[in-house]
Amino acid sequence: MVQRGRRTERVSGDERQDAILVTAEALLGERALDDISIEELAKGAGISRPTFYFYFSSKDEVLLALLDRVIDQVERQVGALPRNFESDPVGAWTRSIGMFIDVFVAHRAVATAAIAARGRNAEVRALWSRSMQSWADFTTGVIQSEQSRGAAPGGIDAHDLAVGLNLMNERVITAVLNRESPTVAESRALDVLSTIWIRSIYGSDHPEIP
Amino acid sequence: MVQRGRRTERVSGDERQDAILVTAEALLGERALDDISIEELAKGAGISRPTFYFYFSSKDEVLLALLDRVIDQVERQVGALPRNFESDPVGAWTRSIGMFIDVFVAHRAVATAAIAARGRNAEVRALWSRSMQSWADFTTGVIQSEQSRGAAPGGIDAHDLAVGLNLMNERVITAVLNRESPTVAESRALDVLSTIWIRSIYGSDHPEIP
DNA sequence: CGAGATAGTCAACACCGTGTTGATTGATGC
DNA sequence: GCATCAATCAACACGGTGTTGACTATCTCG
Repeated sequence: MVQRGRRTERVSGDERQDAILVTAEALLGERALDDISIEELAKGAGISRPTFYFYFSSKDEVLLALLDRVIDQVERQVGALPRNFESDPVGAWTRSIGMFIDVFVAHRAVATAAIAARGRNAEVRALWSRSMQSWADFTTGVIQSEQSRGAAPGGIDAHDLAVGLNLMNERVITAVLNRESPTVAESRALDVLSTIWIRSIYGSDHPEIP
Repeated sequence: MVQRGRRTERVSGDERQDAILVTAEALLGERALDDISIEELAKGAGISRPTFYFYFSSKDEVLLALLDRVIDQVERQVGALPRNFESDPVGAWTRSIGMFIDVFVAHRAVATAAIAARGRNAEVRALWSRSMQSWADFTTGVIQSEQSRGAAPGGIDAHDLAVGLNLMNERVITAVLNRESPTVAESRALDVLSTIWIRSIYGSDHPEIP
């Protein structure tokens, strides 16, 4: 971008702050947060280490800022989830789980770093749990309505079921993305997850359609 | 313990090594490994920091040693898993999952620390995955035989299903133990997990018994 | 315009945790 | 009584974090 108007040698604060975030996200694509020094983040943004502290009070604050943006997208994504569970339960659930996977894939670096930081940082933990809550709440609502219209068996609390299945998604997807072992082939992950969801919500591969 | 025989001022190496492990496990009950310094481990074992390095080359080595002992127990535990799936599928699965939970509860500190370290340490990752593999292999075998005797529907690879469900167990149990949110009440965890297992393996709450 | 506020910057410092070196000590065996 | 070996630790080197205090550029308002 070309400088317009009077030449200002000094770059604005917002640009610097953004440069730190961009640098952080790029480096998180290669390495864990622990292996990235504040020096590197500062260098990447063209500033010195003490100046970094002018913008963020720690590395974790940077992660928090990145995670914040992801959370916003998650909430938008959850709002755009399919609603046609009565007419096409299997398709609707599969598309919901597909969205969950897509968010993880799109923000792989931030998600991985957040999961690692969750253990030691309460703010990260709170923010992460907020986004999982979004999925769980949506899921709970759908399961409840499927149960009350008689398509899904009861015998288990809808919220418990929703939480269990969403935690499974989180864990299976991180295992797939990090190529852990044991794991599931990436190409089959969506199929495996939706099969488990359908069977454990409806007690069958072919839920009734009114 | 009272000194017997000739008085030896100096304690034996094995005792020291053990004292480090005992100290580590105790401290891991309160704090994460990152928040425990080698100084503390050394102090707890009655030695100086440099001497710690005579016994272990790093903090992670200590965790690895603790984890090793857990792995042994896991393998013994898996060997003792019920085999009466044909006559009482629901009971047998419930007892298997119960054992999984028991191992986590019994070694909560080590398990939590290992999960946190898994992200940065390849050896911890390898060791952890070995124990998950034990559960997954056992589970895969049972699912396969249930599928081939016609009690469980196919449509999904037995190993994929086994891995997915075991990863769910790991994640749900850690969420419960760490009182994360969203989570499942501790008292209902076993019930929730076994319901999901039964439904997704058999496609029903009441598998056929020959 | 000029004085004071405000935003941004960084050299230098204090601190803490890790891992290493090299010298020392007490048992053990020959 | 001498050599060996396991065990020990003071002292050091290093790298990362977070803070201080002084400095500079830009903006603002009388």
